Amino acid sequence: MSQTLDRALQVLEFVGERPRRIGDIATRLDVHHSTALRFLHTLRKHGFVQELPDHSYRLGPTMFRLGYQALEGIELRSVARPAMERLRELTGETVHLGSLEDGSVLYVEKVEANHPVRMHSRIGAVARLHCTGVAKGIVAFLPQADRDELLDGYELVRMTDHTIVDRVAFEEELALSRERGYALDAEENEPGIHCISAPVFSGEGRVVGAFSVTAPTSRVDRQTLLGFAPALVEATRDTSRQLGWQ
Amino acid sequence: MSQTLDRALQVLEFVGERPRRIGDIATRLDVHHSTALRFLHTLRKHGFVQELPDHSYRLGPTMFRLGYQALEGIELRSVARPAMERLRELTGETVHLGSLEDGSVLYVEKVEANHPVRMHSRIGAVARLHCTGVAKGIVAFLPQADRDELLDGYELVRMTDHTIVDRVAFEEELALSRERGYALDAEENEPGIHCISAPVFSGEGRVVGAFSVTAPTSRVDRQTLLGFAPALVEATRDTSRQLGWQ
DNA sequence: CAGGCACGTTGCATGTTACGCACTTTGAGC
DNA sequence: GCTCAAAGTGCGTAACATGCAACGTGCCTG
Repeated sequence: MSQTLDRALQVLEFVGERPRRIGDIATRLDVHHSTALRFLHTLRKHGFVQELPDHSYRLGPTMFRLGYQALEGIELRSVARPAMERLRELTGETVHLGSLEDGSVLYVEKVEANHPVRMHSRIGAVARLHCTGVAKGIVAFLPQADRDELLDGYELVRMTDHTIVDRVAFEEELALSRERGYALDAEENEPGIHCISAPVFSGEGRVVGAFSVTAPTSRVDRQTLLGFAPALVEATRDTSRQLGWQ
Repeated sequence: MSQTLDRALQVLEFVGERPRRIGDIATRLDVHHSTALRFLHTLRKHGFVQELPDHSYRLGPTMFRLGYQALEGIELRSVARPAMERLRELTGETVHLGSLEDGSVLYVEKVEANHPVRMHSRIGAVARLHCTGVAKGIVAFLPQADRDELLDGYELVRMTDHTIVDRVAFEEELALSRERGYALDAEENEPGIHCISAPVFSGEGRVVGAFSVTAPTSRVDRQTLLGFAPALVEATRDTSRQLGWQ
């Protein structure tokens, strides 16, 4: 392991939260300010950070580019897109694709609803494992050992009045999801937004992603949302088969 | 400057192109494989890379998250969104927002057309300075010195039969854009796709971004596209005024 | 306007740690 | 089972990352 690199990566994460001054970074790393400066200068040379007029630093163009390249490297996106578009046409609602990426679930693709009120783009964002549709649609279908490892030390944080924060209740919810073949986010992550989601499997039979159909409760009641389940499950199966699943 | 960090950042860029093996990375950096291994292990510990089953490495969840955070840190996106949506309603076509980020122009927001044939998502991507609407809409309105610096050593690469690759002709095109108040990408970046774009100015009178209206030539002819210019210019002015421009 | 202060920047000496080497382990293919 | 390529480990040393001291810059206040 490399101590210097360890420190530099901490700088990137710290600067990613909001713009930071050299002194803030030196304090955070517990190093001399000239050391912090050298990190920032090297990071800036490669475009990982950029300096603002007030001498604070925020993430720079290389971070954008690599974030984009990271997404472009996910083949599941292009494989899934046709089925996602068909699902959007059938439901009229926004369809998200979540992908399991080394211990995180990420939103990696979105096909938007044709309605004036749309979902804010969140491609690239991490999905909370316990209260978002796509994450539950993946976690529920992982092998027990993988699920235990993923949830080890994971804290179930209350996001709304409906969030499931009890570990036992959460495990029961996941078991129910497996029985049904799809998962439900019943306003657990965001008030007024609910969704259902189903897993996508690879040729080796491992869950690698999930589709969700997301809508505001003001427009789509729960019964209608649940009525989308057969189309959702069919779309994910189509995609799974394209990945070699059977 | 830090040599260790310099090398590690080269690893991230190299791995961002496509998955890489330890030996490939060692060769690329001209270091011993055990050195490359140590870099990868430190990067993996922080989630900047992830290891695939075949022992190659690609970018990991932290890169996604930081890419997302980088985008979320751009305030222009939220300021611009209402005007972009109005412009989309007026034109019926996809509206992109480009932002000038430390020597690069990036696509940072998109409001999609209501048509079955849509543009593939490219938020986070770098826009080519010489042949994309949003980039031309920014470059044309930079002060001369800034423009010269941005274009210093920049190579005008032919993307289509229409791409302007002659520096003198390109400068004339930019001058024409300034006269008109908007720029045009006439199938210069991608065959069958054209767009117009106009700049957004900050309170200090500096160009900080641009809106573009993008459409396939099969659906929107050039005359119709140019007919969108007044609405486009009005939308960018609205946004500029919100940023304090006058 | 001048002085003080906070912060950014530069150059140097040193000791910490990054590095290459030699060796071992692992996994895939035959 | 054997072979080979690649990943992984531990060690000694010198290269380079680090903190320090000093300097430069810009802003604020009296």
